[in-house]
Amino acid sequence: MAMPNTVLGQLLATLNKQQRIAVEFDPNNALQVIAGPGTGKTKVLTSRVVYLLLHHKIEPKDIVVTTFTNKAAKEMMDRLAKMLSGTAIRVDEITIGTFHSICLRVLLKYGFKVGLNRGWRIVEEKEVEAIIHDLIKTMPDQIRDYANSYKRSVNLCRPTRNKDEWAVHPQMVKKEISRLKSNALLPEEYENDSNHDPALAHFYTKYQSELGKLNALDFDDLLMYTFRLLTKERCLPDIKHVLVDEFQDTNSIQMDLMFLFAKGDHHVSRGITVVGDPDQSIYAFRNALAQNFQQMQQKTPLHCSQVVLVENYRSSQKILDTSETLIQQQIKGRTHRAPLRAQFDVEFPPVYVNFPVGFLQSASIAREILYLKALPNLFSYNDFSILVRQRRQIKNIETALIEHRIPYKIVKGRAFWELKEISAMMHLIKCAYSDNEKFSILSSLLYPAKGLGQTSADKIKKIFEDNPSQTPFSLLQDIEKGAINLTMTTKVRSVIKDFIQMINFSRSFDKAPLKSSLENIFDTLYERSGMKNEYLYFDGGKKSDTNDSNREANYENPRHKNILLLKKYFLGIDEIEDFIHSQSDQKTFIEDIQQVDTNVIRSYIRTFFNSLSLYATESTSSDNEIDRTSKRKNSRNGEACVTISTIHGAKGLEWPVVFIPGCIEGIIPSIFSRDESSSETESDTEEEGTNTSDKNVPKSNKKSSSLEEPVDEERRMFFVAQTRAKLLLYLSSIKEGENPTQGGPSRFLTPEVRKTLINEQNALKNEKNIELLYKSMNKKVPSDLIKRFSLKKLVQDYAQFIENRRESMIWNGRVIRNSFTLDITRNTVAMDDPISDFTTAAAHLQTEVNKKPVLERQFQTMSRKGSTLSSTSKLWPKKAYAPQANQRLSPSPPKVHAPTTTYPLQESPTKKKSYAPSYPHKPYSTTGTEFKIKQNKTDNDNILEKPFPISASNDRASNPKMLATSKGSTNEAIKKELFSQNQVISSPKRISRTKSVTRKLIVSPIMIEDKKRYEEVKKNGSVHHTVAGDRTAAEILHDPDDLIIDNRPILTSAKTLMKAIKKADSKSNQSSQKSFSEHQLKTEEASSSQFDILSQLSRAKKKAKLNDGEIIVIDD
DNA sequence: ATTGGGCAGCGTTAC
DNA sequence: GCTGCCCAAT
Repeated sequence: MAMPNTVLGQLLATLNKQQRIAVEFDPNNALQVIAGPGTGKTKVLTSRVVYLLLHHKIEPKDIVVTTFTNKAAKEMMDRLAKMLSGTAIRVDEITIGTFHSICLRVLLKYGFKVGLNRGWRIVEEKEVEAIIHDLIKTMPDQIRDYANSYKRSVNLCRPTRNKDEWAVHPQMVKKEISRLKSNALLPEEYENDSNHDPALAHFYTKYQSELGKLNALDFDDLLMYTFRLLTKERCLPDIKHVLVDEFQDTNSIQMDLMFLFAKGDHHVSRGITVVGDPDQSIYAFRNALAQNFQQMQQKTPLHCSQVVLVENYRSSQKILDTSETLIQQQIKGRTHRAPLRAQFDVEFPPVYVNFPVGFLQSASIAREILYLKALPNLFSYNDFSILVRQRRQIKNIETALIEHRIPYKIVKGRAFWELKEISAMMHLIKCAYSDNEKFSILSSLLYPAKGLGQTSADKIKKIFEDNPSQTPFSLLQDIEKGAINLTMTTKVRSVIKDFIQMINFSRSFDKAPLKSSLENIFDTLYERSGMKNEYLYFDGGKKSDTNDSNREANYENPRHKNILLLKKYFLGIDEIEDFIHSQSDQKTFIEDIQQVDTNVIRSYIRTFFNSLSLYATESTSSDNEIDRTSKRKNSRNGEACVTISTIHGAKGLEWPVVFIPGCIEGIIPSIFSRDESSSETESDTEEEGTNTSDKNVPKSNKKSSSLEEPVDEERRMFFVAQTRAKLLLYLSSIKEGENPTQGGPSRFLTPEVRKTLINEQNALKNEKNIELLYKSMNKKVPSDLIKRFSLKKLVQDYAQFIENRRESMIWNGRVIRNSFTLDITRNTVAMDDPISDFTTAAAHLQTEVNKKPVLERQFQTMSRKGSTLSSTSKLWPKKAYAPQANQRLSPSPPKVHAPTTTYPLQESPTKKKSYAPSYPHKPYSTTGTEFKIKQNKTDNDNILEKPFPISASNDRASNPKMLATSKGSTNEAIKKELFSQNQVISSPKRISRTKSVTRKLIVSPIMIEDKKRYEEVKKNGSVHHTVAGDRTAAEILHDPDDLIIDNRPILTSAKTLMKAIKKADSKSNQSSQKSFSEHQLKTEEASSSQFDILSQLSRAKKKAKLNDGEIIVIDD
């Protein structure tokens, strides 16, 4: 009974002063918590909820918490459950969710009050695109002219792909419509606005009427209709407190909803707590306002206070110095900010490297990871992350990690439901439950290809559009019967007929129990659509050459497996309970549901779709499933992997070591921040004035948004990325010029920022620093391991690595060409792998030929691909027998057998200069004990001697309302808590369309029939490793300490690399050998770079060829 | 005339 | 991975 007090007491004891003020703040007023990165934002939020429940005795059902993602909602729920485990409080009664999901719940109950027809659904993003695309295609000429004219007040155009023309673009239209909706403006209201843009009004009106025809809402509608509902009628129950997480990412309609929620069913607003950080506002492209905090102060009917959290429990002071210097570049719009204070500091400032050429960047990151990982008992691969701005940056990094055999995962791969097979299946299901799905009917007719193409589809579509009074499905039946005149081939007619029969058949399962009905429907659609056949027998292979009759069903086909996963979800959602429950409030529905089975099925399916669009990350994305399995492995085998993520995807997460490659103009800041700026300012001027919800604000709103430069958002993005790092941070850029679109180091890397950076990792500079590194990670240098592992040697190797411009791995004083053979757990004993010691291709070949048993492993069962090998050897130029030989590209010119001039590497000073002119290389110092480096004011190195902690006098917080002055305790418990929170919970791989995602690396016994090929390859000189009997390839390829089942999406890269091979091959065929070799020997850099390319290519050749789920990894 | 396979080029960020 | 384009097959 006294539990609550204990719980509360313990809870409060873990908070620092500002946090405690926030948690205990008057629950009846408005509170803003400005929580910079790592300041315990989630902790404050959850603690406040607990405090409201336990201390103020607010009922759980009277509390609303909004989060930014559904994942965050779930985490919050879990955390609260844990914190309240000793009490009788029902956590699941708290309303926790994103604005969208909460609005969905509201509208399911009360939607009819704002005119929503029963059975409405949420449209998919793709469908939205298709609708707008059609609208653009059919727009009247005067609209097109207007949109292109100088009279326009909103820009809907974008440069077209090929030409220099500008044309109305779906994404722009969508964005502008979305903007109107986030101001809760209906089409007719917008048209009546004196400043409206006729073109936009046209599209908006048409678009909404299209949605109306489909009886569907888009994402923005969920918010807009809820807003209109709640302003009209207080239909929410008694809500006592509303809490909003990630407040900086909410847009204006969400803020209005927040106020409406807080009003509940009463007239006076109840308490509101918002938590967020304006500096981390990176969603302006979704109409989020960085100025939300100021706006809220103006709009709230309550007294509004602010608490600023300044104690950072995540990063070292050095990292915060860098990020703080960066964010202070933004002069406008930053008020009341105090610099964050770290709880610890280390002698390892963030590292910045400006690479001379692009390909070095990824490889050097991989090598850096290997050096750090080599330290015994210190880092797990889980401790590393690589954050990119754009998805396309991932490719190179992926390649490099594969090269170095570093396990990785990519956060937030493509959404599960966007996969082709999944969306196709969902279209079919939609057709089965509704006659009104013209988009889905057409998609289903087209895919999988059955003989009905775009032309016929367009004709059918025309008929749908010409007869809006009839449902698309009934029209299709008329077409098939000939009741509608349409010229078409017999083939097309039979396709339509089959489709109709399939749908009708799938609709006949309504007398069985729900679950088996659903299963029957699903199976029918999967089979009779032809998809099953396609995936099991054809997918991937060329249709033309699979006419052999001895095809076998491939149940391992990833698309097939995805379908099975979808089926599982389809049969097993538990939202159905909620759904029926919520429907029962609408009296009209309940009888239907109980009377007719078909309606139950339909309701179920509709709920399935709605939940799918909103809870995708939670229940539908591939993440969860795989995550669980990987976690199991994790605990068992210590599996771990490096995380690759976009910066957006990394929000809220943290890692001890973070790499941010591509800090270059055009990426950070993105080239898009330019385009935006022109259109943004253009449209902003008129658009902000249309805000109906508050006529007083627009002026300041307008002002602030013109203050808000698009580039500021990019800077904040960079800020977010940097503050993900706890201990070590690496920034890198690429010298200007290599790629014309890449303009050299980012403008954000100002001299001031660079002063906080150094260009090599201090942590590996000497043994003492390494010991400090262990300390910082709360680990001990393992005395037993250290016998086998020489820190001194590592320090030397690393220094040499730096001197060698990070071009290749140095281990035990030697250049390691193929790092994946490296045993990074040992460096005192000489490498037992002679392969890494070869100097010339010939020498290498020699070693390999002697290594007989090795060769025999390469032939995996290639049962169905009899021709695989011959084509492989075609790709392999005869003489390119040793791809590791760094001096050559195939076909090999004779000269290049000369060993490299440097072995072990020792580079000439001239070259060094030419390599990195802007960042002079600091000579490696053997006086290893000295780790306080004096600053040379002219270069980029940093002073490191400044002791931590920072004195209280630098507290610049000047918040007028509530000043956070406490220095904060360095409470270990808090620290621990914060360090352990927010662990990455994401997929170790994404479900990918590439079929070899699940690499079957089981190496099975050699096939004798392969002997001939074996001879052939032997002649060609492929080099292979010993593969022991039934071990998985992963076991062989990876450090035994990091055993994983290798399920990396390797083909993403391999496919790309295949293209590169073809290019390289055709190029080398064209150009004469002579000029080729000249080019290649031009510089030492070139030859070393070609090593990377070469080995990438050779590996890709093999991998790309050997796919189909029966991959053998032939690694040299 | 229609369809579908093959190929080359291009892609912000994401609820 | 999607789109536009060419070409071969119907």
